[in-house]
Amino acid sequence: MSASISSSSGFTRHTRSDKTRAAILTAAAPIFSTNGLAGARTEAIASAAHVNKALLYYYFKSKDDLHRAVIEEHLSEFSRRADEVLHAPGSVRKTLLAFIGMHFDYLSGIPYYPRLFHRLLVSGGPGLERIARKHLLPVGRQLVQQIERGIESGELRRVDPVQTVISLFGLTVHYFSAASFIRLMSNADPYDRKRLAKRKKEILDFVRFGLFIHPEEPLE
Amino acid sequence: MSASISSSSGFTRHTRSDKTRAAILTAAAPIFSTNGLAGARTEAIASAAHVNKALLYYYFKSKDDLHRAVIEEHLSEFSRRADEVLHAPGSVRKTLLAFIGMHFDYLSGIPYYPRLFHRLLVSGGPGLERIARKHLLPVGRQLVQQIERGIESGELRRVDPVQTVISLFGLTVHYFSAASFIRLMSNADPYDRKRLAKRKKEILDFVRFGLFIHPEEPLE
DNA sequence: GTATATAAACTAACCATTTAGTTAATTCTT
DNA sequence: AAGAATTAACTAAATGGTTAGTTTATATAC
Repeated sequence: MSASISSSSGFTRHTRSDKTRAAILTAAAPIFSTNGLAGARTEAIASAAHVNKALLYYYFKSKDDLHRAVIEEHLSEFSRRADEVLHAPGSVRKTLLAFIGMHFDYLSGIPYYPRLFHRLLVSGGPGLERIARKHLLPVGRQLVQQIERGIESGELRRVDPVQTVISLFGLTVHYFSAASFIRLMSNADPYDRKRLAKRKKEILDFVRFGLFIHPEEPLE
Repeated sequence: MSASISSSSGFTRHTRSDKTRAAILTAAAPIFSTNGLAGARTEAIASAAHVNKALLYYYFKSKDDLHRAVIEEHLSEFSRRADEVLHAPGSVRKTLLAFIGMHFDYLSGIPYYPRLFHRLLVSGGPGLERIARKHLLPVGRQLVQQIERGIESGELRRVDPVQTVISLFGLTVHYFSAASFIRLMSNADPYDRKRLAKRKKEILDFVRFGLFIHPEEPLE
């Protein structure tokens, strides 16, 4: 097994191996997402990645391991972006709204992500719990801190911070989770540019009015 | 195959067949929910229902058909309850908050439901779409109407009604979808009585402040 | 005597995983 | 720099366990 070498001078050398591994992960994600762990066919993943089926086992211990890797891949990227937003300076208002915007945009770009994400939340298992603990928990804690800060400073209503984090996720994620139902209800593509913009605005408004003491104040 | 006879005089005669069928559906629900369609074992379902495996095929065409039936069972019950709430007289405020309360309580009672429900939203397929169209769409439309009514009467902010329906579902559903993560984050049972009550209150508050022009007004 | 059930053996297909080997790239030797 | 040695990347084809669905034979209830 090759080691993918990350030079310490700040850039990554992409070996052939890295590319193949990435190709497998990329191909596997939507397949796991639509079919579930048990429903996904290794053959289908291999052929989508244009590699031999056995290569999956060259790079990953098992189908299960590949599944975990796919989820972790996406979650760590999300957590990276979240950290960026949550550690930037600015008012609680600005930070929270920026986080929601980032989260929404991230999900907009990866239609299959909510299904994958949902499986993580729902199916549990020790491997997945480890991943959630590592990537999701810190983001949650950061958000709770921001909300606490906002309550102290009088920007926010006296909400329960943990509950509020759940609400923020719910508002953002559900649009994408329910995309197929939305298509049914509104007879239009939920991933259409304009609809996405509309939804994003609607979430931000809902949050402003739902959480902030002075909803109408401008940003900053 | 027997016909389960529902007398037209308003009550259902429970034949032995009905009971067995119901037992299978009840046993199958949590198994499909945890393992997915492909991951669920027919053998496991049969033994959980205390019936012979062959009996599954006596009552249902296939595993797929059973899966559909399980989802429809729950969805039609939800839609029945929703209709009750949404057609009762009262202000938009009262009706919307009652709907949310009903939805929340319904989900509280069936821990495995969100996973099942999520599969419906996510995996599509013509069979499932039919079910969504039949049971979910009317509820959605009713909610949209109520929200439109609320905007006209000045009770509600000028929100987009469809988006708002999505938000209401998101707020309610996500708590249960993310239950395992909530357990992680707060180190407590999300299905505990007190936590449920707290969450419900938090949702209702969020909605009151987020949607209503005069959040603080008493109910009715 | 028809609908509802059980038990248990069966099968046909499926599918994750392994094996045994090939090809491509890199390093080592002289 | 030629070629030998070594390792990494990859493949085609089998293996072997699993499992949805069937069948056959038998039993009991209504």
